[in-house]
Amino acid sequence: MVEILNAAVQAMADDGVAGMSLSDVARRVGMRPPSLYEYFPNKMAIYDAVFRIGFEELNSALRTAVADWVVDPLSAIRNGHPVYMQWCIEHPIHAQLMFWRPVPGYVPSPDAFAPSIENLLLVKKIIASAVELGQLEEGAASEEGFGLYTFIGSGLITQQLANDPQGGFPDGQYSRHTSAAVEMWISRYSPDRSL
Amino acid sequence: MVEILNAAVQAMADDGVAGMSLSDVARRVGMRPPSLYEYFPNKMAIYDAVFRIGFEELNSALRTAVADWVVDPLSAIRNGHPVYMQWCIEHPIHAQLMFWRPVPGYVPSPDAFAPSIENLLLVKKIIASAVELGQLEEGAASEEGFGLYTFIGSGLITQQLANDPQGGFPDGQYSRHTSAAVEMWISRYSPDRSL
DNA sequence: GTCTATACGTAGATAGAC
DNA sequence: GTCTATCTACGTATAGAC
Repeated sequence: MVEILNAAVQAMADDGVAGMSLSDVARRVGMRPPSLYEYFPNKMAIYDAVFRIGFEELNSALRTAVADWVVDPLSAIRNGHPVYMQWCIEHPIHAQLMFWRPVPGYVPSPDAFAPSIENLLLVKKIIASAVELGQLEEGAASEEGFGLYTFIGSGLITQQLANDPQGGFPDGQYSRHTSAAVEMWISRYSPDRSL
Repeated sequence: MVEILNAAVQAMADDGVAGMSLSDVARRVGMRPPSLYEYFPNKMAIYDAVFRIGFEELNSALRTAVADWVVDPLSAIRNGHPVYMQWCIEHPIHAQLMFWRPVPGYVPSPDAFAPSIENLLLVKKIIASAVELGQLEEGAASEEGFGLYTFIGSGLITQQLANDPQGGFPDGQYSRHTSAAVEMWISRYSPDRSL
């Protein structure tokens, strides 16, 4: 089960996310293709498992990094963002599946989508909390503020994965600007911009 | 030739960029698959043509929008960015091919890459010019400044295409924040931040 | 649970007639 | 230039033996 998923991710790394084939996965785990159907009902179920597990692991990494967000949400944002970036850049296959739509015909199931929504809600709560504590202006918690926050994340990941896939974190040609990107967002909604 | 490319883009829209098949394209133009080989040596050449033409058209739209960048580069940035966004969101298939890597095994040829580089250079020149005229601080023309500029663009496009593909420009769930995103970047490098 | 055998479809590409 | 015919390969998936 776990070995099959690991092999599938490896196969996607070699042939592209959409290029993964069951024969290839079976070969990697030392099985014949039909045996895979004991573990997954069809090919899309493998994508779905990778998608769901990706968000679960990302959420887990995030929650650890922002454990004390209740007392200092702004620091949680500063700490959490690089963790988010690092996870995505170190799991480029999961990230492609989670943030792009690279596989024709694959749509995440509601079940797989749940942790993705959980992820969004956590970020929203942290931002709202930073506003309540006066660490950020009200605009940060608006639709615009949240939108701008997600842009810098997805933009950074997209650029790094598409244009410098070999560069990792934190030294990649794009990922090295992670902090600068968060600070740009924070300073836009900072109540003490004159300092 | 042109009809074939249009049909190919339509096919990609229906079945995913990576899911386009020559049989489908041939059917759409009323031909048999072998006839396509009179126009393109293989399937990847079709992707390459779409990639190259995409950047050519985007560059053309951009150049028109920023025609007077020499006299007022900051306004050119403000005017050019929405044009860039609009073109990408109205040409989602081209944009996916240009900014993501959705097709296993397809790598843009140097020939197709040329207009992409031209695009980057134009943006860099405009930003550098804004710095020279004192419209932006020096940091805007640094690697960081340019990196942050590209993030907000690719992030916005990525979010809009992946999560709200039906929403267009300028009313899409994400694209509606185009101006706010540029202003966030501009204000970070604005010499008169106290105003 | 894993296998062999196979169904069934489709893909990209080429040969060669017209 | 466009076609028919075909090659070769691979894909997902299922039936049924062990």
